[in-house]
Amino acid sequence: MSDKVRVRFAPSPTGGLHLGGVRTVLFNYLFARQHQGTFILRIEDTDQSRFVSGAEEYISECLKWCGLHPDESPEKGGPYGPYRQSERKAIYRQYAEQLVQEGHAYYAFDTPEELEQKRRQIPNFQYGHMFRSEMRNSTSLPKEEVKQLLDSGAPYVVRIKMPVGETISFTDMIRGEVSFETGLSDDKVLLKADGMPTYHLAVVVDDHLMKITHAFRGEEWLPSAPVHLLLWKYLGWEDDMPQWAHLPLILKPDGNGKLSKRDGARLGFPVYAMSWTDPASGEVIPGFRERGFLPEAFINMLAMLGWNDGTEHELFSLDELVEKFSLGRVSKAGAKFDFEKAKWFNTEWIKKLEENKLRTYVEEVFAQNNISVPDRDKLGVVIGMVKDRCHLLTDFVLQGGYFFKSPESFDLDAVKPKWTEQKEEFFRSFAQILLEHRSLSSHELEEKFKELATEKGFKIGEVMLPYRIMLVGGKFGPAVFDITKLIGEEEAVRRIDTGLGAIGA
RNA sequence: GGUCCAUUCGUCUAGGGGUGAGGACGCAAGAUUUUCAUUCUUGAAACAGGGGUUCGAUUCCCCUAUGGACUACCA
Repeated sequence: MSDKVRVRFAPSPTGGLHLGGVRTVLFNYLFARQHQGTFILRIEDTDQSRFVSGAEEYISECLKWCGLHPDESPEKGGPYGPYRQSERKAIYRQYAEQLVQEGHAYYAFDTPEELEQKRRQIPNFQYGHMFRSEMRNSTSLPKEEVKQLLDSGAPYVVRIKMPVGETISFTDMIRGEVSFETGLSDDKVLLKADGMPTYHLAVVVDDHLMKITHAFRGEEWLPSAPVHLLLWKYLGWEDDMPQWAHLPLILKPDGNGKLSKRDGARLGFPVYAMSWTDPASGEVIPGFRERGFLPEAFINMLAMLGWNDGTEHELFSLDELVEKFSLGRVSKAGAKFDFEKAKWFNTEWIKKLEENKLRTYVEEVFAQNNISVPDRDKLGVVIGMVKDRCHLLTDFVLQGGYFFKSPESFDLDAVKPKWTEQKEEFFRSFAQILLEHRSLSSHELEEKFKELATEKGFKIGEVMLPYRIMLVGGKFGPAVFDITKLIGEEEAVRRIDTGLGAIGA
């Protein structure tokens, strides 16, 4: 085995990219970068019946958004390609045959119908040493019959022959020593009737051929680990086997079980990294990106779901994570996903992110909401003024949009009942002041406003709130006179006019 | 059912034979802010249960309970 660390993320392109998947990518990435290793994206598309068009491109796009760029991938190529298992189809059969020749695997001719029937007949049916001899395969059938079946082109699969009574154990980088009794697992299919390998064969062969040194995957794979271990051994590659790390699962916030996209829909939060449109149904499943998350925050949040650096720090950039990450500090138990905490990470990152980057993100969101920004500098000022009240990028539309676009509606509930002719007069006078004193600072303007209010016999609050609502549309936002200066006196007067109209109506 | 894995505040977690069991999110109260947020202060809130080992266990061991994953010609 070469010393150089090589890791891979190996998703199946069947739909949206789940949060847990992104975390697996992240841990792969962190580990690779930390060891100056190579991070590979390999597409596991061996199930042709589950092929979904666009899913692979979508996955690449997600990785790009997260800033987790692979060194080798279908898109980018590399010395160990192809990186799409469907394009490697021809490679797998020889290994399956080798296994059969050496007695570690066998041909099985049972049809799906026969298997289904067997499962109905026998409650806990497993295609393994218990029932192997009752089935139609090359261990139970006479040699001639097997030959004849093979020659006649009868469909068959290759199954691994799981031994009985062997204890197989390995050291998982996260959970330590794990052991299994081999006879308990069934004889997994290695090569399907269509000639494609199953996951079990494909991971082992490809991990070997691609010289993978460390294999990260979800905990759901733990039960099939003995099959993979055996395959490494039978294929004669035991010495090159990667070190395994089975990551804890991300669980539903309520109840129990793995987090699924259905939970997101039910509880009102995204589960996928980016929104995914099902090409068949047209259904759109929302993503963190579209919900207004910064990739920096998304990544940070994911890293902290099951890992910590042992201090009380929670905010880490990707570079800091690369530096601090260690598998030994990954927890063993699954973690329930908490959307409130996820939002908190985003809030913190909005405050923390470098001004220019944040501005670029906000510009995108504005563009999507038809808010045009002629002046980038002004946007910078606006962001500085409002970012403390934004938790998601999309909040900037409401919190900052009115600097570039007059409010479309007014929240008048608190104003209308107490409205008087005198107040209208007050605002007419104030509008005059605005037009006549354009050089006043925000502070001086405030003084003028207060003077006028006192003169007309109002308490400041009585006219301040209506003014705010005329400017921004609602009861929110930074200091009103700062807003006035930024949008300009003329625009402020226009808003007073329309505001007065709306109140009078 | 079987196998494997796990178990500290509601949630994410730190800790580790003697601690006031720490932090964060969320929640509650208060202060600041003539709006809304931000910020600050304070508070409530946890070692699943039972046996050992030990002078002493939340910590080490065993059992139980609970939860989860897996049990496809899907990954």
